[in-house]
Amino acid sequence: MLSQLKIKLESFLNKIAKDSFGNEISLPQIELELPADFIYGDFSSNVALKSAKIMKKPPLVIAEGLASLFSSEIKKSELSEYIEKIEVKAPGFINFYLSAKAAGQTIEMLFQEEENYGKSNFGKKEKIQIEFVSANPTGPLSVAHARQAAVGDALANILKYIGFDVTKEYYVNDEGNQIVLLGESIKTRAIEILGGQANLPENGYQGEYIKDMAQIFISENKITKLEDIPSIKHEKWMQFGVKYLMDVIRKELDDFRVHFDVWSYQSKKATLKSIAGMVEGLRAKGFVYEHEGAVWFKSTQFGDDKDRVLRKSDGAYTYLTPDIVYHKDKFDRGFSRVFNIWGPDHHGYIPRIKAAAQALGHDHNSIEVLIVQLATLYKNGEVLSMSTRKGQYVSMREVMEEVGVDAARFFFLMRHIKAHLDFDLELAKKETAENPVFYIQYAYARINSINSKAEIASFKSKQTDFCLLKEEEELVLIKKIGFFTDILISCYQQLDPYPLVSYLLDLATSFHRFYDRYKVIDEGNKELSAERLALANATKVTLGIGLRLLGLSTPERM
RNA sequence: GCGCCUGUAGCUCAAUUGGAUAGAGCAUUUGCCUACGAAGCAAAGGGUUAGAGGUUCGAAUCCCCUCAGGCGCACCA
Repeated sequence: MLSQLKIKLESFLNKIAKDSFGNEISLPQIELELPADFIYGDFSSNVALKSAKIMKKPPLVIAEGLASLFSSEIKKSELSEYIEKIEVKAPGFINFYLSAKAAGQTIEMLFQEEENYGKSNFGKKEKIQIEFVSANPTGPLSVAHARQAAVGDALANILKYIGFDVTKEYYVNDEGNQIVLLGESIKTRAIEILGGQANLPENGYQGEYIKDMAQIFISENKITKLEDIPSIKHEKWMQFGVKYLMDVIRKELDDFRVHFDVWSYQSKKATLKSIAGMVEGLRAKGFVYEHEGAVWFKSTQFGDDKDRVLRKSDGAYTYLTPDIVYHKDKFDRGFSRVFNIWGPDHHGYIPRIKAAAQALGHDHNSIEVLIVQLATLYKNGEVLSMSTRKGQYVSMREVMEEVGVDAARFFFLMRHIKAHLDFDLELAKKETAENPVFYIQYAYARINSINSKAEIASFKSKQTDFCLLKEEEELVLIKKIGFFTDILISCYQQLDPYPLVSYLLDLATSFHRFYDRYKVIDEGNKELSAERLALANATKVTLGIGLRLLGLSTPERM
């Protein structure tokens, strides 16, 4: 409601400014912002400061002039009942103050929309894809994947909510050297189990899970002696490994409440035929050349540091080549933009994949790569090892089981994605105020508890007017609820769910403050109680929607 | 050596993308339960925004340099 009012007011002011000055001076576009403190009003414009130079007058003088112009025009318009007053403050801000009616209508609208509060068609059904996690099926998921999963899922939920047509996708690299190594690693362990001698290949997978897999392979295939091994084809080991580990990964993500719409397999997307087609397509456009027996992609033409090899001199394709085919496939499926969520170790790869998109005829911004920084796990003040060598990394499963899904997901979202994250396992497990996820859920549960009490005392919440809510804590709460839509849009603009996390913490704080200072259910004042009860429930609705968008539960009781 | 990211209170991080007195949590000190859930609230101290220069009405934010840390620089995936 307040978000819409802000947009309305902005265009109204711009029209007035244009009508009054349009021919003489081009004023900068008026954009309203939310002041840091409510003493500066509810909306604020810096247009006077910005235009001081063009108008050759001191900002305060301009601001006074504009303020009185705006004031008289607003009085004549339908906006008059929503704007209470306009003030000018040094060094030249024009501040707008909302009326009680604007606040009241905010809550009324929320109850009309209820569980759809804040939903919008901002995204205009634009078809976008978010590809995330996409870990190679060579082992269980790590903490790094867990953070990417939490981020990708939350972001997809938010974008969907504000009107984008979002597809969540996982790309399975089920071909290539790493899969060959996987197969050989399993085979090696199988030989050992059968009493034979074998060495893991260089860069083979050393984790304990490979031994478990070897054991399962042996019993599934009814292998009884060492002599059976040589007759088993390479492909069989590889296919078994991929299938087994994909089942593990799928289950882990499922338990983490992350569900993908589409699972794409490299082996299906990047066939020899589709690869040849893609390379020929680029060649026809002049982006491909031969050099020292290899086939190269002229990525420097699109800003990359150096050209990249598509096909090595030994005839094998590099990792990049099927990946280009996959991205071509994304665009062929009609996505106008694709978001890829990667770890920081892949950032060097961004220029070449963007170059590929451009070579394929798409815009530079058609691929957006979100780099999610790593999380360092702490336990009792000690850093847990993150080494991926020798399979000694902390797994997503361990974190999930140690602290629970809610706390894990919340902690992974608790910082901007570009910020390195310190994850304190002990803190995440605590069920106290220090733990921010409980702080938010506590506010939610508290409101529920008020509702039970209200029911017993047969208090009804009143969902119109709200003219009795005048205390600062009440108005602050109402206004924060009113700007929920704006927050979701900043998540889109920043491509980061973080603004919503920070908003929910803030909203919970405002509620606890309100709760602590005023009694919601007051026998002596039933009218006021009815409005406060409604305000509390408006908070509950907003908190609930926010928590669910982040993939967190909304406990009625704790 | 080159590129990307980061540097803000003792610690972990914010700061509406260039706005008003740089804010929270933890830790420290101190108040508030006969009370709708104290898993809560209120208050205090703590800052040359790594350092130097520049751009302008206005800089933590933009530009240049220096310093420190992380990551990446394959005919690997």
